[in-house]
Amino acid sequence: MKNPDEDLRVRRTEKALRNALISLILKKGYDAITVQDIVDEAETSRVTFYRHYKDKAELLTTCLDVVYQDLVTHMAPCSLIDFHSDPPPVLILYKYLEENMALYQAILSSQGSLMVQKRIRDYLIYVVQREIVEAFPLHKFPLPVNLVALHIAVAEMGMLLWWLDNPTAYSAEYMARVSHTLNFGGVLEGLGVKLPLNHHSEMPILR
Amino acid sequence: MKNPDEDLRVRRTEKALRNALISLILKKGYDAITVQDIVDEAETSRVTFYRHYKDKAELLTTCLDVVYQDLVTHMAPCSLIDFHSDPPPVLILYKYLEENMALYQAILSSQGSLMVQKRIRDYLIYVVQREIVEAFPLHKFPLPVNLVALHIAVAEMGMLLWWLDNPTAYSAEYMARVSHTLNFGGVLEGLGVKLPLNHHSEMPILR
DNA sequence: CAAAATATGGTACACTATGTATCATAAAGT
DNA sequence: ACTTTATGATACATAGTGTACCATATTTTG
Repeated sequence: MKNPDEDLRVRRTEKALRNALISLILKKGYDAITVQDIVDEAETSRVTFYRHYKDKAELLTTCLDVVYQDLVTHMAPCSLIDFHSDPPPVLILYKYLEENMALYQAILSSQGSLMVQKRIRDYLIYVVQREIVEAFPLHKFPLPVNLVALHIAVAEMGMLLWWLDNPTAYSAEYMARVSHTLNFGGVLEGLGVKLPLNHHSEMPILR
Repeated sequence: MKNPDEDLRVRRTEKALRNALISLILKKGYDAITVQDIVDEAETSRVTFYRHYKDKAELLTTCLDVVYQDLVTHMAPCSLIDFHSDPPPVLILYKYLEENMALYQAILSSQGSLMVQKRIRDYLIYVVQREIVEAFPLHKFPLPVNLVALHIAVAEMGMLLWWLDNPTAYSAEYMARVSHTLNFGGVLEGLGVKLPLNHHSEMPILR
């Protein structure tokens, strides 16, 4: 046999272990889980576990890969910077998270949350930046595009994460709309104040 | 003796334990640290450790309290929504983080990072919201003020956190200025595009 | 289908770290 | 000076980790 990953048994046990970890995270939180718990849930043995993963953290990493891929798949079709579309494109993300609320609340509170957060953030930055340069070809930007993309990404994401902590505060639709409005209209629009913003005209800026 | 916290010995050992944990986090990261490591560094005994803290996590919590308080103290004098001031008020935060780069990089990558992040986020939301309503008394806002404050807070914070990961990309001054510009001018200003944004006039929105 | 290859499960073991109990001593507080 | 109490040393029970070995079951391959 060339590749051991092709073995039915391997795929089966690894999948069982991943599923076991996820459901245990939902049940009792990552920290409280032992390898014994995982293999009990997966109906396999501790020895087998260690044949596949160095430790609990390594299994978590692969789980997060799977979840991350799922998330990326679901957000692929939505153009985040299409600021004319109604409903706002980010609504797709809110809806997807709403459907998998428990999972993402658990994942984003787990050990590996930082890693996932950064991966999602960096993916968002990448996507947004690509969309911007595609939408404005040949345009000369006054600010570095990656920083603008960063700003959009972290703002959208920050509001999403806050919403996961406070899911009953507002509906997904409302959150998406407000998020979109503030990003593209700016805070002052959101506050409904019109000022003589002459400092904006001589804005940016060298470093 | 009324309060055991007043005992010199108690204050001394607790401080030594906190300092030990912090320097160990900087040296080898939170996860790899054992209680034995901590008491070795603090030059005390394991038994003493357990008389003060339930476990490593509890000590971390108190450390984070201290760090958090320090951070709050340093950002207290800066009004985040003063959008005319130059340099932008958030520069104070960037400067403070720059001085304590190693510490905050370590802290915000540690176990308790999520907790700290949320506390900082919520504190920022609180501060920004208070500033907004003070700056615009009697004003009728088209969007919920707490969401506007949330947006500002997570955007500023997201850019700060990204900068901690990429400290050499831009200077503190530049980051602060861009962050400020995008928040208050909005992304479209940052991109230097003027559109017939008529959809903004009929913007918000009921839920 | 048979044979070779290999993943699994059971048991046992060494090791590390945790958390607690006890008691003599040192260092605070009064 | 006297009392209170925090500390440190030792010892111990417990839990969890990671590995070794071997018989068995299952899958792949020819």
